[in-house]
Amino acid sequence: MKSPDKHRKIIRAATKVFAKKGFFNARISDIAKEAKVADGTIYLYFNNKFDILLSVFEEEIGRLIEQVTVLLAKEDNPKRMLEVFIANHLEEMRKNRNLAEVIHIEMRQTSKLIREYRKNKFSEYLDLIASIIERGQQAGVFRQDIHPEIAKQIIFGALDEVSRICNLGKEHPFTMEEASRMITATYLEGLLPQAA
Amino acid sequence: MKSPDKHRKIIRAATKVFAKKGFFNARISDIAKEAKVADGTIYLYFNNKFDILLSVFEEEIGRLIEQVTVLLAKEDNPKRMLEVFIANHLEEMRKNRNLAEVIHIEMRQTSKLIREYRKNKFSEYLDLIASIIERGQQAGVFRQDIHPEIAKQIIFGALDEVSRICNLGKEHPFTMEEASRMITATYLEGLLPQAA
DNA sequence: GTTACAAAAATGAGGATTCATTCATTTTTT
DNA sequence: AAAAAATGAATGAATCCTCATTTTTGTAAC
Repeated sequence: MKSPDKHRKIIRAATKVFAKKGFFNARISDIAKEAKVADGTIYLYFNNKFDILLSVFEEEIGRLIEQVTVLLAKEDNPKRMLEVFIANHLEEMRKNRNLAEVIHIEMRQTSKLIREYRKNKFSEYLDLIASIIERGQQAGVFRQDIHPEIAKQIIFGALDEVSRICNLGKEHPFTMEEASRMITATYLEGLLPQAA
Repeated sequence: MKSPDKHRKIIRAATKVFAKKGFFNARISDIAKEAKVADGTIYLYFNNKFDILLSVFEEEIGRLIEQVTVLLAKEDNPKRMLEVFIANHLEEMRKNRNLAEVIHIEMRQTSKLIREYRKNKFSEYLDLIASIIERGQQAGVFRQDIHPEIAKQIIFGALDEVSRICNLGKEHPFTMEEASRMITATYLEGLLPQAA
């Protein structure tokens, strides 16, 4: 029986290598070496290089969804839920830089296949944001004139860019916590002073 | 004299091809064909494939900076300036899908070289956002507790994601104008109802 | 415990292909 | 007619993936 262990080992290795070199610059032999298996072994577990990339999403992002879903279930104040989502996302990206890199870089590849895929799997994650917004609007605690679909895009876009910069280098002047607070504040209360 | 005409023609073609296929899937022969020159001709104007990509930024983003700088110079209300920046960015991305694609996709490549480059050239564009925020804070019309550096990231992140989705397909339910309004509103006034 | 052996899993060298780049030649310009 | 520009076929490096072979695992008999 092909061990599920090895499957995971290869995914882990691939995540690391893709993060470091990007999908196209990553060689199968790099992944094989990182996973400590032979090049050919990889093809016992995956159809091709692209299939490895898809599996990285399947596995890693799936986990992300499960985790934040559990956290969100504990809250019922939409404001608070948004805070939780933002904080959790940034914290996870901080803890798992490799995954963060893979999301940043590889999600943008033009490949039709990834786009298809993204519609299915990654959207699920983004839709969590939209449903928080919707809920907040229904409860009357969020303004009605911002469409949840746009809100989900601008919030994810912001999170993605911030975590990209934070993971990029040392010279970033903020911790994820500070960033998290400022993003939440900006979205909830805006840039204008509350006095106004 | 090597004509600057041809230089531009190749850049245009490269922008188109990179947008369609992504940097790594784009073949030099694709660019050559699109530009209607021979493969070898490209190497009279550029050192290598990567150099073409850099030149695309240099040229296209440089133009973007110039343009929005002119627009911003006409305003002196920071709120209004932010509106102008947001609207202009989305409008330009709508008008020039190819450039938009190249920004989305290629700016994220892991390549050290692009990262270096981005620090220099693209940052200039983003810094425009930071300086608007700063100015607003000095004038007391923006709240003080959001750092301009974070603000520039979350605003650009949002713009980038929204234009990415808008350019992706037909099924997007918003025009750039609507998106522009909602983004501006969200950033300025936040998600909470003004009554609160 | 140990031997036998078949099936499963793993190996990694190399075949085949794909392009980026070069350069000898041709075409255009001055 | 010399110089500059352009050409595109040929080169060669890179690497995905295959597959013939080796190693490991599982099991059954003794």
